[in-house]
Amino acid sequence: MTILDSETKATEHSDDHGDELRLWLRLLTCTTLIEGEVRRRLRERFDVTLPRFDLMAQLDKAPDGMTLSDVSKRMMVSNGNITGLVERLVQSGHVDRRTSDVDRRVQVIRLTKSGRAEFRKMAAEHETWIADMFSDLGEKDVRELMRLLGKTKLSVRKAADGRGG
Amino acid sequence: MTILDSETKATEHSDDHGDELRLWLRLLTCTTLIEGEVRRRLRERFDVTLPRFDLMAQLDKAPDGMTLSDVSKRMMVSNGNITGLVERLVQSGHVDRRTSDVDRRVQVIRLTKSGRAEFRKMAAEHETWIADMFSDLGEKDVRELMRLLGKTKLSVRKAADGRGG
DNA sequence: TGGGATTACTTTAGGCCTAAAATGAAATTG
DNA sequence: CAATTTCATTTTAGGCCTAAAGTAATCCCA
Repeated sequence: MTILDSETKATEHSDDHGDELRLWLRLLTCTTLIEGEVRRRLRERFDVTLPRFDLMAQLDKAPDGMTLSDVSKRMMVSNGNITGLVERLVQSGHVDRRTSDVDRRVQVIRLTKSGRAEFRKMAAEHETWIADMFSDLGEKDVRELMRLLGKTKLSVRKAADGRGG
Repeated sequence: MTILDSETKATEHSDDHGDELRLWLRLLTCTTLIEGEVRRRLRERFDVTLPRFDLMAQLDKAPDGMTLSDVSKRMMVSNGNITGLVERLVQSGHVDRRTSDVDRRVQVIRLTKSGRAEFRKMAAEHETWIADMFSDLGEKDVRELMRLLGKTKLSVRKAADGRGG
């Protein structure tokens, strides 16, 4: 707790957190911009929403299927949310859902053949969109951002776990 | 377009965008973590949601009030969304709403006295939460992140405006 | 001045999301 | 084995969000 600091105004007693707040707002702005653009393009090009794309991405990595609980944990969203999301993807023919033979509580979901093909197309374009949006950053910038965001992630987790995690 | 590159696998023909994709996922993770923690704490400490907090933050900066359209533009959300958000804040007594004298289409909203007092308390704590979450980053890290995210913001805007803005 | 734009806001239909309660199946335990 | 507990999922109530259509007030201009 610095009481006097010739470099700052006398009224600031060193618990000035303005820089961190501005950093947070800038981080949020970047994420919001990119996410909004991704949503817009997914809708425009493939008539699909981001949550559905994300769910299909999980299923694409699991050829043998996943249970709803698995999906819920991986996507870090509530169980009830997954129920509705899956229902809509089943309706649109992207996802196949069946009750497990060994445990009738469990629903196993998979991409359908056409769902997988559709997802692969979307994922390939999606990757170019992201690269395009970051294209003004050099390799060094990308590395440095990765490093600093990695550090940020650890810092946030520590703070979040400390209080009532 | 590099066709052969001794440093990478022969199957990668130099349009490998994996680094950018990983960067985007890390950026998203950081934002999601921080935002989730902020939501959790706002709810726990003040029984308020993040959208309501954000709206009150806009109103706190405008002592003479704002129209719904102003708020909508500043928060970058749809008009219809603001209607409902404001309605709930009026119900809870945080916000005062009245029809403009000069233009009966316009609704002018302001923080109530108690709404402002409540917001100031929330904002002060909020700022310490953010500082806490970034506390493992040094001053230099914060500056560098600000710089790189600034560059990112410009890059994204350029890419987004290019296609169909 | 009267009629067609424009503007400000609200409503509607529908998707996404959560916490908490409810349902039904499986596991455990006395 | 029956009662209890645990587990996976669904349902419910309610908030947030959008695009598009609807309502009213104001503006503009012939």
